Amino acid sequence: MQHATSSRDTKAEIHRAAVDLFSTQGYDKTSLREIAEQVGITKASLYYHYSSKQQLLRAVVGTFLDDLFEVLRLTETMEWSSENEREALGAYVDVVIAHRATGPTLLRDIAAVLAAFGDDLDELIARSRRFQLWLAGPDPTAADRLRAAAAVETIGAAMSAELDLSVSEAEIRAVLLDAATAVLARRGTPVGE
Amino acid sequence: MQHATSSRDTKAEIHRAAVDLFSTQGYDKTSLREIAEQVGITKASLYYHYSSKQQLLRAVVGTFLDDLFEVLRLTETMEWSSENEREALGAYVDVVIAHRATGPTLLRDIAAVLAAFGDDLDELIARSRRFQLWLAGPDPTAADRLRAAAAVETIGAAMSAELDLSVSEAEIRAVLLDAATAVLARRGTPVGE
DNA sequence: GTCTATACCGAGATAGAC
DNA sequence: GTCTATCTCGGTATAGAC
Repeated sequence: MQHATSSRDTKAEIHRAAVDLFSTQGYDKTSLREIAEQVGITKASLYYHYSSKQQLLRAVVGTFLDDLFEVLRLTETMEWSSENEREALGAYVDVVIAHRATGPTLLRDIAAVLAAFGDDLDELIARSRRFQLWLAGPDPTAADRLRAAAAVETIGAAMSAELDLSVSEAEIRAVLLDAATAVLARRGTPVGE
Repeated sequence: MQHATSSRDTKAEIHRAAVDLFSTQGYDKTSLREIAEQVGITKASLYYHYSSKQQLLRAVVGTFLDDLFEVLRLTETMEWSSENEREALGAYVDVVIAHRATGPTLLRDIAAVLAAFGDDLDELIARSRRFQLWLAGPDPTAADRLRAAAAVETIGAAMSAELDLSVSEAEIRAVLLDAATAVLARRGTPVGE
């Protein structure tokens, strides 16, 4: 049964090599020849396992987007309330923290990810928008919606920040949740000075 | 004097076409042939005006980065104080708002921008880091630094948000400044739950 | 000083032999 | 499953027309 095992291994090895090279060099700068070389096969052989370079990218960042999708879907069944808001934000932070290793790749190569997922991403984007609107609270002003957007951005700091510091995941979670809440607390405040 | 004027026009037209196509399609998916076509010249003719596709990208997002650089440089001469902090944040928001049209291109094609600016960007990144550290305030904890990162992210909402709404630039400025300040106000707070 | 014709190389992708 | 050979298209480079 060399064939079956070897096949599974090869596909897994390609995946590993892709995760590795994409995260260090970026998507564009990584060629299929390079990946094939690292695995020890030919460029053309890759195509037996993955039908395109984009499919390979999908395999790499797919789980992240799936989890994100799940969280956003969850909030759509919730009425807005401050407790639910806290729960939703918490779930969101959890996903971002859990995947923050693949995060940089995702952030740096958004263009490629957008291209790779195409229309599949439209629904995720739509849900993100609805999530932001939900976060803006009942009867939001334009300023409130901007605040909601800012609150979400806040959470993204988990990826971009240098997290080599001595901060536990629990601490990151607490700090960012607190930050997002602080921004949202400004809702309803009159704009101006 | 057709030559001189035609030359300047051509270069400007290439620039315009690039801004246009990059922002709608993204950097990678826009080919030089496509740009040349839109201008009405040959692919090779582009080469006379811009020595590479990367140089064209530099021309497009360059002023944004220059302005950002200038703001970050400015803050380095300042002692930290809450008034100075407010001023620095204000200047930062102003730059982001002023360039928010080219912002999406910058955000989506970071990978390409990083490649195009290469080492030139290292200093900007270093300054950004110092800015964040400065924002964290005197004797910051790790949590405070995370808060500073989150505050900066907040301001980025000016780009990613759908700004077709009826929000004036002054309003955006006020809201985001307020949001960033709210996040920073949590500095020193013990991390709990 | 401005542009075209043309060639080059490396990329992703496909067809078909083994 | 994996290979070789081949195709197309992208960015790049140069020689030379006007």
